[in-house]
Amino acid sequence: MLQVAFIRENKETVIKGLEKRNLSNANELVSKTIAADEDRRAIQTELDAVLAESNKLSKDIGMLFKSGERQKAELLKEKTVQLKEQSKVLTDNLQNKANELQELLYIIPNIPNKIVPNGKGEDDNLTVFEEGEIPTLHEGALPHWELAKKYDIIDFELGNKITGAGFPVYKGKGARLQRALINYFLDKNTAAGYDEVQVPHLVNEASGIATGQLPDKEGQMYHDAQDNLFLIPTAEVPVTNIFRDVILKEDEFPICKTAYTPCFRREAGSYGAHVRGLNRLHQFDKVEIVRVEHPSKSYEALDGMAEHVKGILQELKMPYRILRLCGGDLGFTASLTYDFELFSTAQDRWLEVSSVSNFENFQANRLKLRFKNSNGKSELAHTLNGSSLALPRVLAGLLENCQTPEGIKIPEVLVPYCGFDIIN
RNA sequence: GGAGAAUUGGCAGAGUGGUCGAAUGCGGCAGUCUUGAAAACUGUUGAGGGUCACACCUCCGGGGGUUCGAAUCCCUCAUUCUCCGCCA
Repeated sequence: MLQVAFIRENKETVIKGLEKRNLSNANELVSKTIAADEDRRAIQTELDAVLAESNKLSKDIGMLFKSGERQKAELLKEKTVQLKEQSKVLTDNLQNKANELQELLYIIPNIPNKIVPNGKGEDDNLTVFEEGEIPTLHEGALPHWELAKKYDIIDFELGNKITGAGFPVYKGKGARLQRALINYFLDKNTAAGYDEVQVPHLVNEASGIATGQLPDKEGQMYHDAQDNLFLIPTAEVPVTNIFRDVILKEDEFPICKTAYTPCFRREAGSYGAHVRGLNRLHQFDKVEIVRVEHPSKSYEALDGMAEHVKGILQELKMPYRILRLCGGDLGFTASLTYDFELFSTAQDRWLEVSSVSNFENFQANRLKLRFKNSNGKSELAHTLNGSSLALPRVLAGLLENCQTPEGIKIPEVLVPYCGFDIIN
């Protein structure tokens, strides 16, 4: 959520930013917001004056009662009736206006960074880096879902029976490989200074609002209506919410957290051939990194996170590329995002395995995550997060890229974690 | 799941209807003293809105109510603790 004061003072910048996201009604949206804010403040001022008057009268009444001047007190009491009426009306107006403003603020996405390329969708993303050799597969190489079946390491049908589509069962070496990847990622992250946390997999409404999943994207989350809790779509939600309503000291920066969690996504409306196998699931594992930074350091931190993810993909010896997302493809809360895509050779396509973003103070504003700056004033912090990494697609790429006629050769760094070097 | 108690500023803890945004202690910050530090002393020290700055307004777990007036009374929800039940 953008700060109202920021919108008020940077109207043109905000409109331009929203237009970069191809919002057709940017001007209207911003103008409405500024108008609502003005109205809200006008009503607030009016209400404050009435309340001040009413507070003063109440104090006087108290004094009169104390000094035994009942009659005078009763007279004053009558005067308060009218003020009460007024304040009630004004409070209602204020509430309505505040709600109207809040709703507008909720639907305004973050302003893209200057270097975000223009564009409508994924075709307009900018490839900023590419590395790794695409392996030449042997005759009869298979896509990962066939390999999963061949070696009996992932059972999609069994998942269908137990739960439904998109909930695979990992078996034997498949399960072990998955666990190895999780441990490997966590170890890499902690070695880089990220503090490991284990967090709840269900979150309340306030948490969902603070990180921006609610109120508008609730259809993407599984919801337990009985307790009004949501299954997390990413560890970003519980981990970032550690810092909700927190005021940090400046010397606490940088804050670096990592967490492994399963992620649950309804993925409503995305079915078809491209979601086959592990490409898109309702439940998947992910290791996440989250940072809270001083505003002046957040882009440096973003680069650091990207370098870190790069390091992992290099060690796995996977062919990958890094994209800078264009305005049209940028997530609601992000100012700048780098997507990491791993090449899945047997499918001949790129798979997104990580997304690293700087949210600047957009999330912090909803979180009320602040720090005391050098002037002793409260200022919003910057939040960032990234995947390091999303498991299923790494697994998919690994199975496909590392397949040989003898079996699937486990990348060297993973062997100590797996306890085997080939799946056959 | 049942019964009872509690929830106050960074922490501890007073405050049961009127001048309480809230005593006191600790902690933090600044100053005096000191070569420096400690101790002692003095001052200061919550958040948000609003204003050029003041004034002023809101917030004592969340929400609602009673009252001219609520941290204080009532309702409700959440959380914590104790006892009982159940349980990995």
